[in-house]
Amino acid sequence: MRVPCCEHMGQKKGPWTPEEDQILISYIRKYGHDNWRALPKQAGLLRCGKSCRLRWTNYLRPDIKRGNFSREEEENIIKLHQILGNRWSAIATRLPGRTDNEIKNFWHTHLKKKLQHIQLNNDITINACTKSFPVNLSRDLIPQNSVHAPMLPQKVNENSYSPVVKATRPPEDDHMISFQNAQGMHRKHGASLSPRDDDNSHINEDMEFWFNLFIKAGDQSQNKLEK
DNA sequence: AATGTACGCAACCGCAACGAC
DNA sequence: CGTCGTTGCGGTTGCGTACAT
Repeated sequence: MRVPCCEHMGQKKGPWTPEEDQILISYIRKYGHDNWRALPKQAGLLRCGKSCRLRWTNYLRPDIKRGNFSREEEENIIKLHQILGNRWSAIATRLPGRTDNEIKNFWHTHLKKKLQHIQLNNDITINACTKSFPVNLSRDLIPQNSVHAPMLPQKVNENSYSPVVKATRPPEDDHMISFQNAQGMHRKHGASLSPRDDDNSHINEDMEFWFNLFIKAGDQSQNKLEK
């Protein structure tokens, strides 16, 4: 039976003090954070590793953008949520400077209500996928056959992927969208969905939008992780 | 001014995934 | 292949503050 990390005697819980923050920041600057479990002890903090990791990733990390969400960010969250569902960390990788926790909170406190309100007036259609995937909120935003992924219109010929594909959550990679063709084969991002592919002259602005939003952003975050 | 209520956000909890052994 | 330790994720909680009465 494993003991939950915060149940160790003498470990502090609750809000972090500025002093604790400072200790954590300076320790990570010096030594990094290879081992969260060992970190608090080495840094001289009376916290569990989990708490330190959370504090760092959600609050102290230098690349965090604080303050209100812009309209663009808001729209992106809505769009991403349609595709990814409650996968906040996946959404966060596509919103530079925002944390999963922040997005999750923002969703629950602002956007959820907003969408519910819109759903009440179910004749309202928005350009959810911004430009050309008009989505009726009351109908299309409700997840269908997967946990959270709404079906998008499909049109597939066997040699090419439709720009309109079904986003699924492939078991092999939690952080990347994979696209499924009519045969149900998964392809990881970048395959023939790239607007630069020879056979993809049909890919319109929308695909470029999605490409930018998911694939490029995804690659950036992936590169970041690999560094 | 005092009290009650609603809201927003930081932090916690439990679980699953993953890697090492 | 199973076990254990660690990390990351999503759901939930609870505190502080703003607002209403």
